[in-house]
Amino acid sequence: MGIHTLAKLIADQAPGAIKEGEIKNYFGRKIAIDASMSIYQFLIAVRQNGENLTNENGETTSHLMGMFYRTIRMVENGIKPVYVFDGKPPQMKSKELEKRLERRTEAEAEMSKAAEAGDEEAFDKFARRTVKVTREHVEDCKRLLKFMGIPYVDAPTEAEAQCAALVKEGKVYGVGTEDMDALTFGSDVLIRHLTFSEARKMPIREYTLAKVLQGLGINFEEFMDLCILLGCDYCDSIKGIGQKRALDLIKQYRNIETILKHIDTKKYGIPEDWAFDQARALFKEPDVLTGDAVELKWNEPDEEGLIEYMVNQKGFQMNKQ
DNA sequence: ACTCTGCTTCCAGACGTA
DNA sequence: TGAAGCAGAGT
DNA sequence: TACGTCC
Repeated sequence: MGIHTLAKLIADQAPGAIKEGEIKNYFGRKIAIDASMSIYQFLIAVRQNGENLTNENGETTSHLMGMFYRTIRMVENGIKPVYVFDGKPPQMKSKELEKRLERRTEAEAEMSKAAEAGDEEAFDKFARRTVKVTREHVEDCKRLLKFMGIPYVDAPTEAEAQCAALVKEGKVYGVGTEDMDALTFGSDVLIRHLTFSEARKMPIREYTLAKVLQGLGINFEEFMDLCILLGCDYCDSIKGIGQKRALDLIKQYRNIETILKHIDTKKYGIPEDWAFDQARALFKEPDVLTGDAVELKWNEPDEEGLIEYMVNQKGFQMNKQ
């Protein structure tokens, strides 16, 4: 997921690209957020006795709980969020997705084993690893957002790519995410720890792409190749090449083709049928919606609809305004 | 000495109350 | 799943 | 800040 150790590389090699701040700095700002990633995190985190929260019909409500409160929190701070939902994953990602499916299947077996053994702790641990965002979770959240007056976008493929596209077009200020590949997709601004900065003692960190490039001493094309060398979701990387050597090689040879011409292939095994160029194309020109295809409008919440949905249908208590 | 790998461990939300 | 810290092996 | 609860 994301780009392996990119956050650390930037912190070490281009610290000037990171600005720490507080949520007040984002008053009035439009921020794009990866909705599918958020839902996934809520399903993992919002649990009681090893199970997701559910209403009396047995429907999961963890994702609604998380998204509702997080969105309220942002709006209270003057932030205008726009949620972006994942579309079909690109072909290039299928290997990565297979791996994830395998891990989930494994976790399911471990979970049943733990259940039989009555090992609550192990059950809890493995249950989290079986989490998968379903069509229903997504539809629930879209309904909630409609009632809250918060816009969302259905990305053709990767949500992070669509988020970056919104930034590039000036439709939003930045991407609020933990996933560093928003930078690789060309987002000028990436904001980490946007929502949970006060609860934990994590400061909000804003990464500026221009300053990342300046600090590393490379251009954007070179940066994309650097990210591929570090390790991305779309293809393998070269064993034995980590942060330091990757940056050195890019600075010396400027692109992967030239690196491959000069590198000692006895020392460093190049992956078979290495499709780094296709990964690069994906970062450079991802399938995204642009222009009039995206309309972002923040509306007043439909309070009646919200209450009908959250309280009457989903069984929430009537606490919040 | 430096750099990468692989292993381990801790952790994943947001709220209100005490 | 990642991120951080550590031991160990390769360059 | 730690802890229990939300559904």
